Amino acid sequence: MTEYLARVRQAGCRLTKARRAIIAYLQAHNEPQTAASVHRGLRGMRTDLASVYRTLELLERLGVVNRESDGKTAAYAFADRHHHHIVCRGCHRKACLPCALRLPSPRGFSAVQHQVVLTGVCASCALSA
Amino acid sequence: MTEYLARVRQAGCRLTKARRAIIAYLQAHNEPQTAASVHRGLRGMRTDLASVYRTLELLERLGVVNRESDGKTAAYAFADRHHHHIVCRGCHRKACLPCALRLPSPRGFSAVQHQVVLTGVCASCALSA
DNA sequence: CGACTATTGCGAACCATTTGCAATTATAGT
DNA sequence: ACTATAATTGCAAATGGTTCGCAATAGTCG
Repeated sequence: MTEYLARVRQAGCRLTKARRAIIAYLQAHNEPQTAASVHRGLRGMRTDLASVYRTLELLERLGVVNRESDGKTAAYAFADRHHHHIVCRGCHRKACLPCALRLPSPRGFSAVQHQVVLTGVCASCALSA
Repeated sequence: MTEYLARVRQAGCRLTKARRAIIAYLQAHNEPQTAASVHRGLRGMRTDLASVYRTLELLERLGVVNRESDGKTAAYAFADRHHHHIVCRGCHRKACLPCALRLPSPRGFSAVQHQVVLTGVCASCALSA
């Protein structure tokens, strides 16, 4: 049982087939996945898209995954694979970046978590502009 | 004519009443505003919500405003008022933070813009936990 | 002022996400 | 193992933010 499944269990939630499959799917993919792509990846089982959403929301609540949103569609990835992405405003392709955030610890706040959304114009889009 | 209006003009776009009003509304409010709240703020005129969206999209394309999204609803604020927020996971109150992001310039990308979503636990929520 | 074209308002479409509910299934206790 | 019970699911329909097509309107330039 992976640590992720254990966290679900510790929260008093059940380890259903759908939850196992969704976690396994996320583990098998490095890039953040949308609910739709997770659902597509599980098309062998008859798992409803709504259940995918419910599971992802649960995992986010437990702090297992992070939800990243570009404003349209949300994408989810394991929190312990923490890094950032930059999205090209031209072609929408993504690149990964190590986390280089050095924030002065915000006064009075503890357990701070962050999410960074970067956009830019990639080299090939800059040329064709 | 404010600098913002000038930027619109320089881009070869017309200075319509709706655009003036939307820019004025954003200037009058420090916190990022949603399309819906801008629209509500303009209820004196008969400006359509779709036009609000179109204008905000234009301003974003021109780099005049930033679009910030918490995953559900997008909010817009002038790019030159750039700063960040931290939200308490307990009481959901917000605090403002200066921007202290110092990213190594991502290889090959230009015109990089960023958005940071921070959450934490504020002092009073930490006590009551 | 008049012509030309960008922009608007309106309505409807779109799409991601959420919700209500009856049927199913994981789990704890026996 | 078996059962009781409550959590979870699938389905279908609703929701809500955002976008689009198009005819009417209104900036802007000469």
